[in-house]
Amino acid sequence: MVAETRKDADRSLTDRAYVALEEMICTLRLEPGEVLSEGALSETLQIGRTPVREALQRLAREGLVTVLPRRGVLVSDFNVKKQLRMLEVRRELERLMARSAAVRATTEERERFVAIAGAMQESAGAGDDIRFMRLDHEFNVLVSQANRNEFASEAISLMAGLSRRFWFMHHRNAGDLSTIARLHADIASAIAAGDGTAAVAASDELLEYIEAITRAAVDW
Amino acid sequence: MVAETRKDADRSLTDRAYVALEEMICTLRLEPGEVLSEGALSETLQIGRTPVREALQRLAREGLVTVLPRRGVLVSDFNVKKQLRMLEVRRELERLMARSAAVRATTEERERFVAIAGAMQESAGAGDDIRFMRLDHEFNVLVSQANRNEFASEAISLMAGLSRRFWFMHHRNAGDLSTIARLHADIASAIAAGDGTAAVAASDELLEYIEAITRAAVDW
DNA sequence: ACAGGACATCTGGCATACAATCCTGCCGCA
DNA sequence: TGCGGCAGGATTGTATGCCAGATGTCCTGT
Repeated sequence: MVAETRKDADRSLTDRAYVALEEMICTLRLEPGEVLSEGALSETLQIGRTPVREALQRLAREGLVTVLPRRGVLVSDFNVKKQLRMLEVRRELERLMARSAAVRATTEERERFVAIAGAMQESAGAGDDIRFMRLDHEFNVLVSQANRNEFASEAISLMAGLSRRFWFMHHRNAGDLSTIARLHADIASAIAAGDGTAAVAASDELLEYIEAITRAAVDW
Repeated sequence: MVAETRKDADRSLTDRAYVALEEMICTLRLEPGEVLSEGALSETLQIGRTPVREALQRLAREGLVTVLPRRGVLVSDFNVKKQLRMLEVRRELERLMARSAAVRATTEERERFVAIAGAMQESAGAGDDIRFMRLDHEFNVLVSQANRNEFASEAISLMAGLSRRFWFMHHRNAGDLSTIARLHADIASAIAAGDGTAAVAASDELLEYIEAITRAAVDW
């Protein structure tokens, strides 16, 4: 794969630090409640403090960390109520994006939606949650692109990190993969077919389900 | 006014640089298309490059500037289509916030909504657009607070800058102040009354009007 | 006259040094 | 023994220096 040199040369150190830290936080290698310092992270990542600091500011804006002035940076704790507030907003944005994508997607994008819908069902049937997570990511990127509205994409990217972390924590105990895969596939199919109304309905269904899972997470 | 020492001591230099630059861009003292440099701005503002740089990154995320690596920072150009895409998203978020605020506002907040509604009608009657702009700002802050959803507030703050600049450019030629004031007052009143349905309807009306103004701006 | 390239210059990316502030723990005193 | 204050360390906030990359210009060769 030629494009795989991205990790080395492509982006700025700030971007690399951001990606690395987001990964560490969303996969819980940095635990919620943990207090970090710019200096320590700089040494860990072998990147200067400036890029690390800039990455942390991005993460702070996404709610993954909180900077305590002169004290350190705190990895944000979990908070189901907060997750629910986030889903309130995500619901509206996802609905908008689904509707727009159904109308505005190119032929190529629609083909990819079809492919993703099929692959998701497959991966769910096989219980392959790793593959599903990759497809989910591809799906999100595709929707962000096909809805042709950078503001919607940007707004939802603010919430992507918290969503990812929640999913990582709970996807093993939470609702079954086949249901989630079907709900995603429904959206993809509706978008591919250009049926905005159906896409909106499917999007609402998915968020309803995610909300139910989130509410259930209170008990764990 | 005691709280007016904020300008001096309150916030970090990064915040001050951000506020100053946002002001300069939204009031067109920095013209769209202009290319700046961190160094020059640093000298102008009498603030080091680091805070200026961090402020510019925030502005970049809000779409007010674009950083051209190794070339400078470009003050974003105007673009009606882009504004319309932004309004697509704002419409959904404002609607959500209006509904939530109608349900969740405290008694004190509702009183302030009533006061703002009255003051807006007054200022429109007197043709006092400066006062109206202040009230509009207070209104937005109040909605952001009363809707009790930091994600919605944050998402919409991404679009505040572009909206402000557009309004600054066109408010003299665009739709009359009394209509805009009435539409705002309708939202405020509905929220104060706790009528979510009416608040949503009023919010939609306002955004419809703003969209019409924006479309009309094509011709200028 | 024009094309092409070398170079001077300006820019942001990044590292690093310094300053201000906050916590912690110790020591002295009542 | 308890409390208050002070000192030291740790952390972010801010300034600045260095470097690589991009751009425009001017000189040279044809």
